[in-house]
Amino acid sequence: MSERISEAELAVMEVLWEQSPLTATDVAGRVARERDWSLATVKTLLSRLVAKEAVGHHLDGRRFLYSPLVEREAYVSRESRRLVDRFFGGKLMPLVAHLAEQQSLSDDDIAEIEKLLREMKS
Amino acid sequence: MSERISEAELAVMEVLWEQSPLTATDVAGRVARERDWSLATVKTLLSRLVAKEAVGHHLDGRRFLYSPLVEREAYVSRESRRLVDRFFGGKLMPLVAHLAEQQSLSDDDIAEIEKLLREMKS
DNA sequence: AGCGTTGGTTTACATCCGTAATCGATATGA
DNA sequence: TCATATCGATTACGGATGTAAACCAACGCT
Repeated sequence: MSERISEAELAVMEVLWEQSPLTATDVAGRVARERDWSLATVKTLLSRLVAKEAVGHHLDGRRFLYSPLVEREAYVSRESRRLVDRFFGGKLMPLVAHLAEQQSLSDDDIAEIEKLLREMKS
Repeated sequence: MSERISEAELAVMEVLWEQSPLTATDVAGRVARERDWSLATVKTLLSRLVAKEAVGHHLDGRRFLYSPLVEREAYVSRESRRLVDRFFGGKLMPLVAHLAEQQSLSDDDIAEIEKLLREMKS
């Protein structure tokens, strides 16, 4: 899998990341809480994801059970890195600085990040 | 400006963020160091950016001088927030944790982030 | 005055994306 | 057995995107 996952496709991935394997109908049912899509639309998205090899399927009787082939963790990493590369010269620091400035962090947030960093140092 | 700026358009924006105003030819010349685009392509991208009101232009003799209407800072903020919202429930902490795990941060990096956080607390 | 150059505008065209409808095969209930 | 519901596959179609070529008006040079 190397192609990117589109916005709509991502909603489907999120469902499968939360639980899998699922049938197309199940996916449609779950995704419906977020988006108002017809079953047909979800089927299309699933096919495209299978074509992109982001999702795998195997026959169960006469229908497919779909499961993610890409871990959420891995995908999130790729997208995060993409952002950091595109806008922050690949450096994490400026991103953190930037975000920290934008969203005023609570003291608790800051404390938590500090704790994390301390753990990393060891 | 509310529409998104596409990947290709972004390369043009970066040129204008670095220096502006510039003519289309200037932009093409500068962007050429990154991408192998014809002048026509750059002209198209500039028009689309003007349509999106991400770039403004004013007449200078018989050609246009183009300048960004969107600050890089603001755009980067929007995209960063988008990522954080999509993948980390809008919380900065998990992003930092995630990135920190992925790219092994040097002790210097960590120190720098800690310094930043200390400053924010006051 | 004529022509090549330069600049913006219009048109082009393949691919991707969002959002389905339709089709054809199979399973199922009456 | 026959209609119907269910599935995946195929087709559709408008808008965005990447990447240009063609077109037309104005400028400058010869």
